[in-house]
Amino acid sequence: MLSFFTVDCLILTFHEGQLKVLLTERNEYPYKDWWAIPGYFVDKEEEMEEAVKRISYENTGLKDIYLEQLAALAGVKRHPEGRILTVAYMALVRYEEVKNKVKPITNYMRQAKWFGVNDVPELAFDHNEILRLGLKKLKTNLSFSFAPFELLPEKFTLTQLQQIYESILGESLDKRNFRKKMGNLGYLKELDEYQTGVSYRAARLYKVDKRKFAKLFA
Amino acid sequence: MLSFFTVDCLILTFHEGQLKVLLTERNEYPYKDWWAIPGYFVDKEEEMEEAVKRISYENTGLKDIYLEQLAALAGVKRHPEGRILTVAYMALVRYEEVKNKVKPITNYMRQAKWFGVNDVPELAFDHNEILRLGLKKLKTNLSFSFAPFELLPEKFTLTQLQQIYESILGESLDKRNFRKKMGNLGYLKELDEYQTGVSYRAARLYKVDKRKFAKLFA
DNA sequence: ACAAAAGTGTTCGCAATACACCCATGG
DNA sequence: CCATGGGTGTATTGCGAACACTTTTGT
Repeated sequence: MLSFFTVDCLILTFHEGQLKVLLTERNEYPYKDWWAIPGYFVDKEEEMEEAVKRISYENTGLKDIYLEQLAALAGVKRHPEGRILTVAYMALVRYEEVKNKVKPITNYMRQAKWFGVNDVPELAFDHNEILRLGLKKLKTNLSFSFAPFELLPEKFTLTQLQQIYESILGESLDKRNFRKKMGNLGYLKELDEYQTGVSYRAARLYKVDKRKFAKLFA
Repeated sequence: MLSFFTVDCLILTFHEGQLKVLLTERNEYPYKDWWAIPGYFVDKEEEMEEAVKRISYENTGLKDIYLEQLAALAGVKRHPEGRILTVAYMALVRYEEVKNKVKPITNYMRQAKWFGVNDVPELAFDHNEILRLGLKKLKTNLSFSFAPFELLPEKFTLTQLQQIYESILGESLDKRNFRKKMGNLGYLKELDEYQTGVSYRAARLYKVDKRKFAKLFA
């Protein structure tokens, strides 16, 4: 009883004020030359959680990223060579930590590239749907999720944090209210450090207190 | 390229003041004679959403229930005859509407029976895990979900509604605050009808205004 | 001096919480 | 008349929302 299935890895980051998704250009049929979410077949004896780590690495060069299950898609016609079920995962990464590492290790993907989530072409298979599901989940869980801090460098400014909230929610927020709320939550640590290399007033940097954050949601 | 997988249907209801899950007794190996969440193989040319309707019906006799995807489980050792991926779905049903219909149509399940969610035996495969995931999801989404009303009869008392919240959250709530909040939400319609057949003061019945509810979450 | 973004307080209304007693009904 | 659950109000506190100007820095 053979059972083939794939995993796909929706990898998101935040850069230049917008959410971006990592796409790979396929070098293999079907959908050769199309952009797709990184993904491939799970080996017969391989745990799915291992497979998704291996495959995200092979497709994009990124290691040790935390992937969470998003959905299973199994449309009879989603794959031209016969029904192939896929389990989609989602990961959030810090742009600064990964920007120099993004490069496929396999040859079934030709290149990997970041696309703004609002600037994504028509993708292979049902991958546009996977992206849609991922963004929806991000938005739904935002108020009790660590997601914003997985997208930012360790030290960040409040404006960066606000931009993330705004990109995920798709609406703009009031600066003063936003800062008051973040302050009240009590898990942001104000540092005695400031932004560098900007041609205007440098903003203060902050860190998350992971202990306090975890306690709040325990 | 053959691709076998199953779907499992976590079906929950509310009765006698507690959440209950519908389990089936297997009449087929592996796990013959074990209790399990209703489920079976998806046909080769069958859409997964169709399969889950068909299979929930065959296993339990219940038709036209709304199933939502919960998770995919694919442990290499979850099935003794080789790795078989399963996609778990969840449905909520009204006890009054289904109590006389629960009966397997197939012969690979011997019987179907309601179990209190805190009184569930060790189940076949990884089905205890599926139950755990379902209850977690129910709890997480409770504040913006229609779930409580899918579990109750069309006309219900505020005490019943409160009991559902309490079962899902696993904590008791203050009666006055609960009623004030439900009133404020604005989608409950007070009826001029009362409970019957109780040996104490009969409680007023309520209905949900689905239009108003839908508007709030649009 | 100008451009660009940082940073900062108050008011108002509503929602969440804590808390205890009387009422209606059936047996 | 008793047992059982039904039903009700107030005070406090904290959060969400609306709203605009001054400060700092680099060029």
